[in-house]
Amino acid sequence: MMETIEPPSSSIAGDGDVAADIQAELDSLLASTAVEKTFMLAPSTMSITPTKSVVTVTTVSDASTPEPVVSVANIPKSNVVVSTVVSSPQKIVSVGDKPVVVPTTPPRTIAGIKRPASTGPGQYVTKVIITKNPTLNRPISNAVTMTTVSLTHVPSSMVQTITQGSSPVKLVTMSRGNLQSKGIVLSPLKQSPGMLGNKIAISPLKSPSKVGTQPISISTPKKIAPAPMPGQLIAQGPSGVVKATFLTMSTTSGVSTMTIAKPLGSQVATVMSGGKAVPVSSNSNKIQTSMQSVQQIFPGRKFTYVRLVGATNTTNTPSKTIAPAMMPKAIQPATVSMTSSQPQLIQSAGPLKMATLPIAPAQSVVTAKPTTTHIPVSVSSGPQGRLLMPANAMPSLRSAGQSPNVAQLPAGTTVFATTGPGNIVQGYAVVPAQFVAQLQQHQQQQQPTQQHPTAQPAAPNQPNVSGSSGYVPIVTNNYQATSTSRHPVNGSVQVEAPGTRPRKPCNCTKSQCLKLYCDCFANGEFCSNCNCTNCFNNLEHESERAKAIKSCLERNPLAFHPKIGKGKEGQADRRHNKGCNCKRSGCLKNYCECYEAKIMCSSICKCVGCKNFEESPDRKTLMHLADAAEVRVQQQTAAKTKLSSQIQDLPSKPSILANTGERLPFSFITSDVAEATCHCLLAQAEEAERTNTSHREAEQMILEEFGRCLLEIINSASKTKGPYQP
DNA sequence: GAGTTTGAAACT
DNA sequence: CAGTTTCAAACTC
Ligand SMILES: [Zn+2]
Ligand SMILES: [Zn+2]
Ligand SMILES: [Zn+2]
Ligand SMILES: [Zn+2]
Ligand SMILES: [Zn+2]
Ligand SMILES: [Zn+2]
Repeated sequence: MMETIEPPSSSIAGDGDVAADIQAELDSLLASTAVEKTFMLAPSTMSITPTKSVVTVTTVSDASTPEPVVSVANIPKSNVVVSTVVSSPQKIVSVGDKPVVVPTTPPRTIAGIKRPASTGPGQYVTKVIITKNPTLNRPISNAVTMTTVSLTHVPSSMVQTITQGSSPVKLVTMSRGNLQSKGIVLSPLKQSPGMLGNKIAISPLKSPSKVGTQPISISTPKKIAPAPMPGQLIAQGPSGVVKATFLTMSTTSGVSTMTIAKPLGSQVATVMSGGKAVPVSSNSNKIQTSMQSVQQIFPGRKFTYVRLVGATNTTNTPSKTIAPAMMPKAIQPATVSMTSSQPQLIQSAGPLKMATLPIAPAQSVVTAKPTTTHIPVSVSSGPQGRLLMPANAMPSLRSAGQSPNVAQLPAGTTVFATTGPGNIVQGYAVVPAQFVAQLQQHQQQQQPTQQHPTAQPAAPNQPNVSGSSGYVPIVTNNYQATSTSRHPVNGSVQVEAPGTRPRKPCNCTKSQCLKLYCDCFANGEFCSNCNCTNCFNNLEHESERAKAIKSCLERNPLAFHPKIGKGKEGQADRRHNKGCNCKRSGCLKNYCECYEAKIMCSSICKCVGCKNFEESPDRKTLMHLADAAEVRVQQQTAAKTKLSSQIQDLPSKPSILANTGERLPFSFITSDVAEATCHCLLAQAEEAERTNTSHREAEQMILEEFGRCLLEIINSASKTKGPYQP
């Protein structure tokens, strides 16, 4: 499978020169006069302050998206940084016979912002979608233009769209200023302010009357992308262009990793993304299969391994530099097609230095000497933006202030070329401690293996697989939906065991989980831990599944796109891409996809009797109740937890012991216990107040709560009954 | 848990 | 594209 992608020699460990080479390259990249273009996707938590970087992405349009659009969404809390450093200006890589980078195409205006949608509350999708350049536009059926790549994932991510105009770089779409807040900075060097004006504004939620401007979104970045298709990412800046070709994207669940081949010119393009990965296949055969399908579902919540190859050649013939020896199966960029059964790394001609930082366990550091540098990139993805990293990686990168020597970097280290402040130092991204810690935990569970970094887990959805692949998904417990307390996440959805991404199991019986009726399938995931019967949505039925996917796409090319476009955090900008058609639920029940996504209906909804609009009294009432309930639950839970813990370690002094040796009742009522009880009562009172409960009823509620607290105390006390034992 | 309701997806 | 059927989830009791 994935191993085939890697050059044979690259896997060899022990070449001491490689590290040096890598470092040299990095040094040159960082130190050179090169212009850095930084495209950063970073969670707000990261204090990255991008400066004048510009990201230019040229690309492509897939069938559904005519305009070249690049969308990037970031996920909160994810540490995703996409950066491109271009040192040599003039290079333009061409794909096929046409220069990809050239902005000669008329500026497409484009529309707008695309919002990657999240499939559901709490799920975010961060995607980088690159569509092919119009000039290169070709039928998808032609394998050649495989340029559509979507990286998706991450819930509540923002999406930015950049299009290229006639000027070198134009930033076409920016979402409203929230980029900064999210740590995403996209600033075109030469952007003309006016460009922004052309952007289509996204209309806010519809008013009750449903009047509003609708965004014309051409395509919405979706979770699904033709996944493992080779794609190209091109970043162009004043000084140069970087082209990256995605050769392979494999996915397991959770993380997307791209391996980037750095051109000799020292240009580096790094793209990270996280998102749902379409369960591709675990073995090479499967991979091939997925490659063949015109569109693969790109992952969503799974790990996606993407290998990017940055072509530096200025020549138009991208393919020429394929290094057979290194990459037996290399395919020329131009000819790369989705149909190619064997995903290969495509490299531009020219001697490229290839260094591989194996993701694999520690032992291997750098291996081959080929000219390409493979840098495992960890991507955060998933609803929460999980960071997936190579298992053994990175411990010590964090020392801030220093730019780690490349040679010193552990295998699997993520290297970002960015200049942002914060934890990113000199082009290196520092992984938050929490991730590292998690990583380490996984490492312990992991078996050191020499597997190729891109190895696919047999079962993408199965947690344990990741370990064998060398990548460890970093699972964070702090799963957070976009919704804040005001918009509680649907907690019931989380079904999976701790450490696993929350996912609701399906219960399909007649669809074989190969129709969009099945949420798993619709989300581009394999069924895992589901309750379905006769399920074909698994690796054992890959061919059927592939057919089904194809079928769905034929029916609706956007079938696997997120239904909910994502805007800023919160629901403000989120909108159902198709709108609902509710007739009887008033759009205030989960039957309604808008309501289910915690968003209001918009003008594109065709619902009847809709009550799901901003000013709707019914909606407000519901929200109110929901919030109150949530608050109450939280408070009570917290209070009880505290109460219990307090009781557990009640100070038992001799004086509180009866002659029998038992603690006397009063000894259980410590100040802490009393305080906790008061909290419970206050919470109850607040809730009553919130719900406009009558005074009388409020009193009753509070008294009942008091009763419950007393019971709690008594129960706790009874547990500690018996002779006092310190 | 069984049965009903609902609206998206699939089908015609 | 509209009308109907199918489907699995949401909801009710
Ligand atoms: Zn299913
Ligand atoms: Zn399932
Ligand atoms: Zn299933
Ligand atoms: Zn609705
Ligand atoms: Zn709606
Ligand atoms: Zn509605």
